[in-house]
Amino acid sequence: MKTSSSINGILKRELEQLFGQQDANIETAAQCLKVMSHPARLRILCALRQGEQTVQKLEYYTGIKQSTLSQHLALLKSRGVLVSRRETTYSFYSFSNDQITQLFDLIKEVFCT
Amino acid sequence: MKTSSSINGILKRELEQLFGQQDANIETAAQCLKVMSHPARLRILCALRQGEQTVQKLEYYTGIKQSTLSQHLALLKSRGVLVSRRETTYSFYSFSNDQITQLFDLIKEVFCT
DNA sequence: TATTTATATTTGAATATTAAGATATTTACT
DNA sequence: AGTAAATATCTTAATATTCAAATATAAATA
Repeated sequence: MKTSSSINGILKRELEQLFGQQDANIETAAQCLKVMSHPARLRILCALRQGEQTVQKLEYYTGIKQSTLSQHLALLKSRGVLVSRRETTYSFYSFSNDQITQLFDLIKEVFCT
Repeated sequence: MKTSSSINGILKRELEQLFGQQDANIETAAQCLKVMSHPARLRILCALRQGEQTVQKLEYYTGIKQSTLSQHLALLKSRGVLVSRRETTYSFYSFSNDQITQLFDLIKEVFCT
């Protein structure tokens, strides 16, 4: 194999620059995607697509047990996928921003059509 | 909590239909996303975005050790993200289809801009 | 045929993720 | 104050994932 400084006209320096700058992005993307790539959590996202929901309604919609659901929600929140607000005893969860929503929509488009 | 047959105007029957029909899709999506959501594999996809590459070039681009790389590639292939073709001793890997490419592009757009 | 090159597979130890029961917290209500 | 409802956290056992060394395979070439 060619071990010199250029492959396909791409210099090692350029590669390092390319990946060096994107390392953080790649880590972030991997973390965020990983948290979305679980059947239970995709279900949760499906249920939240129309708007914010309380935990109990998510429990009903998804059929996931309360403690498990709560853990999944905490994970999605900690990775920036969801946000939540408290209103008395209820927690309302929803998508955190438009980009995540857009990403979810494309996922749905790719896998559900 | 309300335990009757309707929440927010959505009947349990409708929910079952909704999720029942999408169960397979959700599983598929989760599997596919999961395999993409790993830093090493995202790097591989970055490197393959411009077109097919041999394993040795991917090794060079990504800095991942050969055996590890080969395992990641096998995984991506088994989940339908990549395809490969053999030419004498070389294996060329590439994206399997346009939808996956489109999904990858959006991921990049969301996390790298 | 022997050797080298490119890639794939096997194996094992370290680590991470998962689900669910038990328990804790927080607020509402009587 | 005492109880109930909604949600969160802790714990643990089962399972899955990860990396890399070692080994295997397959084709090219000396």
